[in-house]
Parts: sequence; C-alpha cells; structure tokens
Amino acid sequence: MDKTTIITRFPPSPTGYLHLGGARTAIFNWLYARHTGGRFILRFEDTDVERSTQESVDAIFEALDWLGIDWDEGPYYQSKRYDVYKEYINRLIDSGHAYYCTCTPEQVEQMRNAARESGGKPRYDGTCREKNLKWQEGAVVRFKTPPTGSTVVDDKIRGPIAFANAELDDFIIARGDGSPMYNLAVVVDDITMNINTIIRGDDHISNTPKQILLYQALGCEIPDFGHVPMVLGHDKSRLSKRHGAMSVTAYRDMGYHPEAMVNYLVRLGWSHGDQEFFTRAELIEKFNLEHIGRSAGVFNPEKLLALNAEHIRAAGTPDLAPYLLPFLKAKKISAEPGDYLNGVIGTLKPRSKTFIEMADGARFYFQEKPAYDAQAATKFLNSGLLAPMSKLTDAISQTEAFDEPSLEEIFKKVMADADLKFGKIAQPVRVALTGGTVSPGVFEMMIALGKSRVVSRLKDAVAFMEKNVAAAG
RNA sequence: GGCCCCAUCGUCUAGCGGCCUAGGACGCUGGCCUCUCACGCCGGUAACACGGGUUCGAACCCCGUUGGGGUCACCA
Repeated sequence: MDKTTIITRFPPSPTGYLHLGGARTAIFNWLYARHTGGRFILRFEDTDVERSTQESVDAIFEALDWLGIDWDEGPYYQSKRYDVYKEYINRLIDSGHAYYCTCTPEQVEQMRNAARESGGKPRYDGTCREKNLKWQEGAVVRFKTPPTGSTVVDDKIRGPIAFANAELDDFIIARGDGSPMYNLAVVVDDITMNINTIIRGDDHISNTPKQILLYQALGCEIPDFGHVPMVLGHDKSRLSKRHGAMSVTAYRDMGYHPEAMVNYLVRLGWSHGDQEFFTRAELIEKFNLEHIGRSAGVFNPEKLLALNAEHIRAAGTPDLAPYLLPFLKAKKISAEPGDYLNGVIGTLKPRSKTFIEMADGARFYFQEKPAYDAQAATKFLNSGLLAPMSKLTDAISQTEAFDEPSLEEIFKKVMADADLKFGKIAQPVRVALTGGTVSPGVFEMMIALGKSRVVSRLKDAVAFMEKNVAAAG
C-alpha cells in the first residue's frame, strides 16, 4: 500500500458529545498526519439512525474546534454514501464472499442461546450460508467468514495478533433494509478514502480481523493498524459518567486551556523520555507511533490541572485574553481586550490554575471601588496605619514616574518615617487596592491598575480610615 | 464463560540484558525564598504483581499463575 503520504482519519459516531478517549484518538490521528506531512480526514459514522443526532455532530465540531484540530478532507457522512456501500455489498455477493440470509433475529437469538447452553460460542450457525439465496424483502447480507485458518493483525503498536477464523461469526454486513453495518461501511470508506493508517481505540481490536477479511475479499490492500490503549476512570474501569466530566468541552467550560488538554491527553499513553510539557508544535515534531504505550491509562484530573497551570504560565499574555474574556463575562466583570487587560493577566498568570480562577482573581481590577472584606478592613485599615497610609497616598499621587523603582522608593521613605516593615504597610495597601488580603504583589498590581485607580483607591481607604477614627473618637 | 489485550511508585510514565542501591512528573510532605497568595528552588514519601526458566548477568527475553481491561448486536 502506498504510504508515501500518510492518510489518517477520525470517524466518530455522532451519538453523544466527544469524550476524552475519543478526543485522544482524534488527536493521535491528527498529530500523526501532521507529523508526517500527511492528510487527516473527518468522517461521521452515522449509519445508526436511531442514535445519531445533529446535536452530536455539532458538539463534535465544537470540541474539535476548541482542541485546534483541523481536517484536510471531509467531513463525510456515511448516511450519504449508501450507494457506495451498496455497490461493494453487491460485489461481495457476486464474488461469493457474502450471502443473503433470511433468518429472523429471533431465530438467530435461539441459535445463540442453544450454542451457549451447549457450552459453545454464541454465534450464527450458518443456516443460509450455502443456500445461495436471492435477494428478498428483509433479507440481511452476511459475510462468509472462512471456517478455518487465522487472520493476523499486524498491529503497529502491539505487534502481530492472531485470531482464529473459527472464532469469527458470519457477521452481517447489510441490514434487512439494505443499509450497511459498521464493519462494512468502515472498510468501504477507508478503501475509497485511501486511508492507509488507522489509529483507534483498543476496543476495536476484535473488529480488526473482520475488517481485514473484508479487505481481502475485496482484493484491497490492508492499511496499517495501531490500537491505542483505552482511557480509564480512577477505579480502572472504562471511563463513564460516574467518573465525572467526560466531555472535552466540559473542560473548556471549567477554564482549561486547550493546549493543556491536548498535552495531557497525548502524554497519557505516549511519552518522549521524561518530558511532560509540550507545545503543539513540539507535539507535531515529536509524536510517533513507537512510543505509544500498550497499557491502559487512568485519567488523572489533578495532573491535568497542574499541566493547565503550567500552560497558562507559559503562554504569551496577550494570547490568554481571548480565553479569559468569556469567563470574565460570565462573572459579569466588564473587561475589554487591550493593554489594561493584558497587564491584569500578567499579574495573574503565575497564580491561576484555570481561567475561572483567573477571572475571580481579576475581579477587583475592574470594580469601580473594591469591596472591603470586613475582617481585612478591621485588621488593616485601622487608626494605627492612618498616618503612613495617608503619607503614602500623597506621595504616590504626586509622583511623576509611576514605575516599580519609584514606587519602591516612596514605600521605603514612608516605612522609614513610620518605622514600619514592608509587610506592615503592604497589607493595608493590598486591602485598599483589592478589598482583600490575597492578591498579586503590590508593586506589579499597582502598575497594572495604573496610577489613577491606585490613587483613587488609596484615597478612599484613607477616607474610610479617617471615618473610623472619627467614629471611635 | 470463549477469544483478545495489558501488567514499573496512589496516578501518568522513563527503561528497549549490564549505565538501575530503578529516573522524571502529578499528588502528599519537610524546608528555603517572601509584602499576602502563588511561582520558583532544595529535600522526603512511594514501584519493577507472583512463580519458574534462559543468561556470566534480568524491570527488560520465554513459560505459567494471579490481577485488570476489552470484545462477543440487523450499535458503532
């Protein structure tokens, strides 16, 4: 098979949101295509009309978009390609590789039960296999699986895996209404779309021999298969709702950076020595199939969170603004892109694990007047600190150069005059500026706020303190 | 249950026969730095599932056991 250009694909079935495991296989396929300079195709496997929905398609687009995964071809929809499948199904029947079967689901169910009871493998017993039936209303098409021999999957991640053909059933490739079943549709699509590299979840491994048999019956070349281990929940069982958030977009909504999500998901099951942090460019450069692990991995939200903090810290400040803005808006904090916002983000970057935390931390920057925390105000905005605070306010309002060295100079003078340590004066200033006792460093914060806000907040605090002194006296 | 896959710290992993008294990361934890909170820095905790082989030598190779996972649809 021609592998000069690697062609991969991501074929979700639109029956729900894109979950973590699906996102990871999408990323793996995308990365492999990008790494090799190949092509990546998106295809919706929506032959199950009962469960496929447009909402799911939209949700998947949304998730892919957030993750920054783009495709070179598609999206294709299997539901629009029934004529193609029909052609291949007929080809299989004509060549004797498949046959019509009129056994009802109930009959097949009985066969299976009977086989189970006699200790055998539940399977279709081949009633119609040699009948050479013609088409008739409601007949399904079954693939004529070779009764002997074995089919080997030469897995690019795990090595060769052999399946005895006798273990395989005469599986249905077309339903009674003529619509294609999964294995047939996948193979036909992958053939017609020239897919030569299939990276998918472990759970598909048992489908692979069936698909290989289909390729062989059709006389087509077999693509490379690589089965990646699954993503498990904390109890080591398959990821499900009880493990908490599973949809990738839920992490977007919880304030995660897509680069962190991609980094985490890729690193879960793939490694590059001891390296933990990867930018997208690095991932594209370094990703390969050789270092994909063989054992299933447990999804660890704590590590994702730590990685998210790291990506936020490492990102360029202006790049963070578009991610933060929606969270600011959700908290009714009115901010606009620009220098002021960027200054704010700069001070919050090293102390925010998520954009939600960052938005919370940004609140005081955008308030007209900070709301004093009662405890903080009594402790730090009291009469004892009135004189130095007042002096500091005057000095700052009169300074020309509003930068760190000059601010530091002013603080030193006030501290010396009042015989105070820096900590003693920093806390009241912090409360005056933010309303609380936890914030970025006072100097960087003052610079981010800008002189006018600082002076106005300081004056308010001094007034507040004077009022308290008057009330007390 | 049949078939298939997997097996290094709690978790993600490095390791591809000697560099391993097993390294990194998250978590937990002691300390340092310090204007608060963080960041950062230094240190600690903790693993080769078990049993047989092969070999001068095994975390790495083979077999078995145990454990975990997947899959057995007119779902994908």
